[in-house]
Amino acid sequence: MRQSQLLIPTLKEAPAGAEIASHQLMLRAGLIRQVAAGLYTWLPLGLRVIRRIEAIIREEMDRSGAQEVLMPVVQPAELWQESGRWDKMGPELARLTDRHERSFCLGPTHEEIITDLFRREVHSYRQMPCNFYQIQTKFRDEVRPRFGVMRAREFTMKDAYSFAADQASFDATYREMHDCYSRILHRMQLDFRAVVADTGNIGGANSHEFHVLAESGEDTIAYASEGGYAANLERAAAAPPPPRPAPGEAMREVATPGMATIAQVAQFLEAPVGRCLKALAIRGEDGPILAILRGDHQLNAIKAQKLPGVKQPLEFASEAEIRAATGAGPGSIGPVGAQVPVFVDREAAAVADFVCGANRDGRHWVGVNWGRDLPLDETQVRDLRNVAAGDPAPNGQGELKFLKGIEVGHIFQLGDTYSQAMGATFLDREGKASVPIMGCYGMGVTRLVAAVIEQHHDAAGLRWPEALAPFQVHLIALNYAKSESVREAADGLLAELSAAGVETLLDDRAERPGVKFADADLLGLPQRVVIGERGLKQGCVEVRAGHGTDLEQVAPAEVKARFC
RNA sequence: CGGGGCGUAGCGCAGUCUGGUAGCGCACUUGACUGGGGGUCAAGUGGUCGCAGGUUCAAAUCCUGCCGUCCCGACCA
Repeated sequence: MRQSQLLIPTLKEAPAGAEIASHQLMLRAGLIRQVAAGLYTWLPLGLRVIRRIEAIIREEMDRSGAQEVLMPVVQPAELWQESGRWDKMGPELARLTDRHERSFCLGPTHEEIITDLFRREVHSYRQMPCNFYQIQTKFRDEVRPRFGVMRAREFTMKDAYSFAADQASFDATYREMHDCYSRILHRMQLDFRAVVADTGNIGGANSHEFHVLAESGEDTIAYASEGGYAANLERAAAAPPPPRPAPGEAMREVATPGMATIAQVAQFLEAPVGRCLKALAIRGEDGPILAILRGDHQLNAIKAQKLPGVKQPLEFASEAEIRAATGAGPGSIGPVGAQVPVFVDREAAAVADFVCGANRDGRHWVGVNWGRDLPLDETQVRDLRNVAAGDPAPNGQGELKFLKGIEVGHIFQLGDTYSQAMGATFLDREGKASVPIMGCYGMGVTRLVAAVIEQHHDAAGLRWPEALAPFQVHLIALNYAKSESVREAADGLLAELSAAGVETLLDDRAERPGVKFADADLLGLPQRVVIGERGLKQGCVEVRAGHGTDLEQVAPAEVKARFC
């Protein structure tokens, strides 16, 4: 194609408000333009990249045995009421009413629609396992869209839903999708990790996220320095602590006037922070719930949210609520004699001779021991904390380290959550009605564009992997407007390469060479041919076979062979 | 939703504190020169200063309200 006839509005400067590299470069290279917060128009170059990604995803999904369908963006409320999510979902579910006053939503995901399809159309174990996928527009009214298409409100997602007759069959599909995702990301030349993850409001038992590694990533991944363990920080666990030492001190109450924070208390009492236990008051269905952690540990909100009786979403109790329930302020509360439910992080449960608030302002206990001084039931002990870098890995191999990642895929083991709620059944081998085991598998297509750029750019601009580049070859015709020999050679190469199926972009604009080179570096096509009068006089053009390779002098007639 | 920043030409910004005819660079149009890394000269186009109301002889500038957008915390492909 001719660059003079494509809308590729490049920018010299990054627009204000674009923070991360991919967002800046997508704007500068003319891939996208913003319409409103979290809403984007994809320009010709950007759309071509989307199409490439979709093609790879389709190939690999088809290879894995999934079948492509296309479901509607607008979905009737009734189906969401059946699954229970009409009420469960907050304002991120965009709702609308039609002219007949019927309620609908813009689909943020399609479990309800696909489960409805299954219960209507699939009746026998003989039709299973089956796996349906689509590549389609999703809308989620995100609280905070950000980083361009990285977290947009409207975006393109590949989502797949599998139905299995038994657990073994489901497991096979889940493994296949895990492999399929790995193949897709490998083909895009992405450095990624598959990690154990939390299931969020999709529900189900287990899930794995696929993260593209990038400093700009919004998620933290904890991984074992040896062996294969990797998990989202939300879900990551360290190896269990060693058994609790025997008590060595007597319990006594001490005055800690004005000491509100763990750091202050530890310093005042000259006790290690790790031996001071902090009590966090979480809002529960019937008043505050105490979460006890070591002073040097951080509460994990996802884990805490799963404690019985915790009000959703997780919030901390106010000072007034804490005072009403314990008689003390937030800085002086503790598990000894607490009149509210208490849950103890397993690391905190393994500390002996600890310090904790005395439920009286300005007073703490020291030398406290579980069992001896206060009861500790095993059911109270949970993993409640964020792991820290350097913690022993749960697989017993090395220590935990952290990486930043962009979540581009998430696969879920749904179990029968949706099939049960929506009454989807099939007849099994014995002719009995049975509930299918479901999985769902999401991959963010438009987010992948940004993720690829985060890993594939340099100071000058984009550096597309060959599999994703909007065009394979960039013909840069210097002085195209005036030089007849350049024009002839350039037009000839464009025709020849295009006829051979090589997707080629010819810069035929009446721009000076500097502008063309700068734009070419910004667009970042992997292969480049520079056509200028100087070279043509020697009977050659300059070919760059890929990013970072040297220029070679090649006769125009030989160029095609280099790219086919 | 809480906290903070920003809204002036297509893009990047100055001007706002201290009210007095709206500016700079780039881009765009026309012409000339130039022609292998964002070139030079000349002449131009383009703005209800986010919106509404108020104060004032006079508002981009001061006041009030609203909207948009970006960033930081609770959600997710």
